[in-house]
Amino acid sequence: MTEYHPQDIEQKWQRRWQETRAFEVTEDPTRPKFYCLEMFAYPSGHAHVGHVRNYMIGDIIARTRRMRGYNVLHPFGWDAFGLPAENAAIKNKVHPEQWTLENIAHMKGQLQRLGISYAWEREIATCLPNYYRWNQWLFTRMFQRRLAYRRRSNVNWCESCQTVLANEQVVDGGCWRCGTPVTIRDLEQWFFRITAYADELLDALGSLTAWPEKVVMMQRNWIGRSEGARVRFPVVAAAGPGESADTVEVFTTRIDTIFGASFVLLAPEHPIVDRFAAASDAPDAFRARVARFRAQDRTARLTGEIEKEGFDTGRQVINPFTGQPVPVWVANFVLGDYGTGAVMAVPAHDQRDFEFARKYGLPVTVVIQPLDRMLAAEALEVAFEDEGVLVSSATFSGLPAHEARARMTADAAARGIGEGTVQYRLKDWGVSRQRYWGTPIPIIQCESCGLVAVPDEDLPVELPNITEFSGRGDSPLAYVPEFVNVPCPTCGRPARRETDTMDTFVDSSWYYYRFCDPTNDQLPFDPAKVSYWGPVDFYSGGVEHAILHLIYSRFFSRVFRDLGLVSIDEPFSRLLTQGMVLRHGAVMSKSKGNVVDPDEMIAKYGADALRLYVMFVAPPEKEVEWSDSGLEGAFRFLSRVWRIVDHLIPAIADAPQPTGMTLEPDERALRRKTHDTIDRVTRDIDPRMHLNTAVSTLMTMVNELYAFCEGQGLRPAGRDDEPAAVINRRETAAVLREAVEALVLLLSPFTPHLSEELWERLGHHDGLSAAGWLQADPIVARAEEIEIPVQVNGKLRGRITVPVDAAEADILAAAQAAVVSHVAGMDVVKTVVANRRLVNIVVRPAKGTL
RNA sequence: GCGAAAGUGGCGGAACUGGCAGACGCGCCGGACUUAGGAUCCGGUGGCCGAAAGGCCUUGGGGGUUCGACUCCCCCCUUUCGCACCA
Repeated sequence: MTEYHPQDIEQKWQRRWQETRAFEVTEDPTRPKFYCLEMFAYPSGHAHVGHVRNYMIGDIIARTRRMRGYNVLHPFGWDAFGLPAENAAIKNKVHPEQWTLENIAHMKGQLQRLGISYAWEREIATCLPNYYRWNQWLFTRMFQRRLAYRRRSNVNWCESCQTVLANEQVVDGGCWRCGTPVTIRDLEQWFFRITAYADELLDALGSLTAWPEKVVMMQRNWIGRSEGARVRFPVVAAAGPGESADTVEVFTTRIDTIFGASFVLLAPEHPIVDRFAAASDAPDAFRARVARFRAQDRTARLTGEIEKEGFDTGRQVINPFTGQPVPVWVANFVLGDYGTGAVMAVPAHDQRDFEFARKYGLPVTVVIQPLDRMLAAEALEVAFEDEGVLVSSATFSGLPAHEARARMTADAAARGIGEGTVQYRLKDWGVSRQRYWGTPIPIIQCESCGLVAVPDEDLPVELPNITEFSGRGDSPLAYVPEFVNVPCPTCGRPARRETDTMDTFVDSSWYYYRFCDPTNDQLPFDPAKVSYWGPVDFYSGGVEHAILHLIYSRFFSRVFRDLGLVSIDEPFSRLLTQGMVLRHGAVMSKSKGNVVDPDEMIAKYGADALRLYVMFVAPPEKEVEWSDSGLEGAFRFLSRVWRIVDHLIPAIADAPQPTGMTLEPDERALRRKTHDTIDRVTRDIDPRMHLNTAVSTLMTMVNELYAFCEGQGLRPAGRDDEPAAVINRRETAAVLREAVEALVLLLSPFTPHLSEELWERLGHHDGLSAAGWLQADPIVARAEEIEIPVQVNGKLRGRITVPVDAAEADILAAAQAAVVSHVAGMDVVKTVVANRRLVNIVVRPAKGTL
């Protein structure tokens, strides 16, 4: 017998897959397609097992679908632009491109050594001009449609990364990448108008039934739709001329409480604040207070508790519903970039307003009464924020709050003082980055023509090769005169190129379509190809992308749709967010020194054992703790498979199919196990994706196979000089061959190298891909007898074995006989035969025995 | 604070539609084979009582629905994650 040496067979099969381009695909309308995708990788250097778990999961799904006859697209690529490359360049004097390409080469080798079945001929890297030129192409289209626009604005700034961050990239007030507290800068920036799709992105979440609810919820919260009204409060004129036309517009979701609006609060950033300051008695003091609040903004506000503060502007506005003047204050907790930057304060019905009013002695008016008690403003301890009935609200008094909202909104509109509106938390996506290693923004600024898109024939705008990466916070490209100074494409006069580069999330927002047609040099992709492959049927990656990448991708897929290149809305049909791999209780990271290098494990146990272990240890969505002994267990299992298959092969390789043979009971039992295993493993892998139980089912089958062989005197002893098994009975050989072949095929998505090798040794020379998946025969899988537990008063008291088609009455009779001692002297109150799976006899003490 | 998910042996986990709790693996214990075993094969392994047969308890805690609850409902505890002044 031969021993299991994974390293030899793994290299053999990896070479063969490469030589035969085993996973290459083309469009084939005669077969059902399946697009299986794992989030592509940032080429950081070395992949650890936490990274590769995701690729293993996708590979199980891809390989299974392939064997089931689907035309499977399973590509991989590199999210290759980004800051780490540039930082490494500054630190180590290596060009970002060199650093990136070297990392890609290493990581590609790691994935190939794991036997992931990628269509490598479709590999893409976003840092190459043949990819990023299509970012630029799309940018110019978005520019023409005003979906890309430039404006000066307060943006999030990371001091450490020296660049702008999108709102989605600010986590707990810090940079998503390095955690440095975010500061605010006022810069000219490019934005993508994702808000134009806010409603659609929100509504379509309902169609994502195969996404984790958690991700859907996070996106819903992120988009943050709220329905309400804008209402204009006219400013009571001060001495200054021309001011009488001013109004303060507020956004409220509770217009029904407007009769209780006893003051108005402005964000420190609100434009009218400067005018109020200028017109005030002490403009400098006024401005100083505003400046203090603005400085608190974000960092202080987002990271910790900040005291609610405000000051009186000394000005008043008219509440357009009461007609009464109310004071205007500036408050540090009112956000300048949400709604209108101004709110009407209703202290009786909003807790923040209530606290503010108490702190500064501002009036509180109750205008909503609950149904079960009577509120008095003086006795109020907390704001009443629930629904109720309006009081002290002129003609609206007596209306339920929800009805009042509709009527009062209509009233405001009729009077021209406001209107119903929808407000989103989602903001436009800021994409300008003041760094080198990204896609140049294809815009030229001309003094006479303004902002001009680079024409298609001049694309790509290639990133110039530079050697100085300032890291100072201005764009390195601005120091390259031959890049900056160009003629205007429209008028030909000297003009300046935009020197910012695009957020790398642009790259990853549409790569899944590029895989469908990765070398197209006329378009980002051929619409016909995307129409064949799209949408992605199975997409997996980390939950950390729940709002960043996944919301941007949903946005971009709609932009492509509206450009007429794609006909579907949603790019990803089914989403799986895989759990992380921990070691010593922490996420693996180089800095913590707790990474597990897949190559080390492959050298010791083989890629198949590593794959099997990672899939077996827990369901894909769950976090797992790395365990060396678990991996050893997987290796032991594969050795066990190898040993018995290797032992049996000479005796079964030529055996016929067992169909139609007259079998002994133990042979029938083995066939039953085989077909039951086929059925369960198939369902567990797809659709259930309980990959861990698929493995455990295969383990029980191997145990059964050993037990069967033990009974037949066929068990391998595990000695080197052991002769192969000899089987005289044709039926035994037949059922064993069927069992062994099923085992090898069912294991193959998990352990492709071992399976290919054993499959070949079983006499098949055209590879697993030609083998196809298995179909369980339900008649064979059906048990002849079933064991039924018998309960008395819900407690297990015995078991009976009956023919599988026994009548219910016979089951009951047998059950009663089996538990006679527990039922003696009792009255049977009720009997339940549950779906032929369990019997419960309900008894109570017989009358007269007490 | 708001929202969501989860809580099962020493450990990872299983239990599909309310029907035998603890599959499978790790670890541990024992046996066989062996000069030897950290290889291999076989067996045991939730807790308590018992020599055994068997009995009792057991899915975070408490209540409820049901013939029957890990599963459904209510309350509480814990953990993890998300949101966190969004008017």
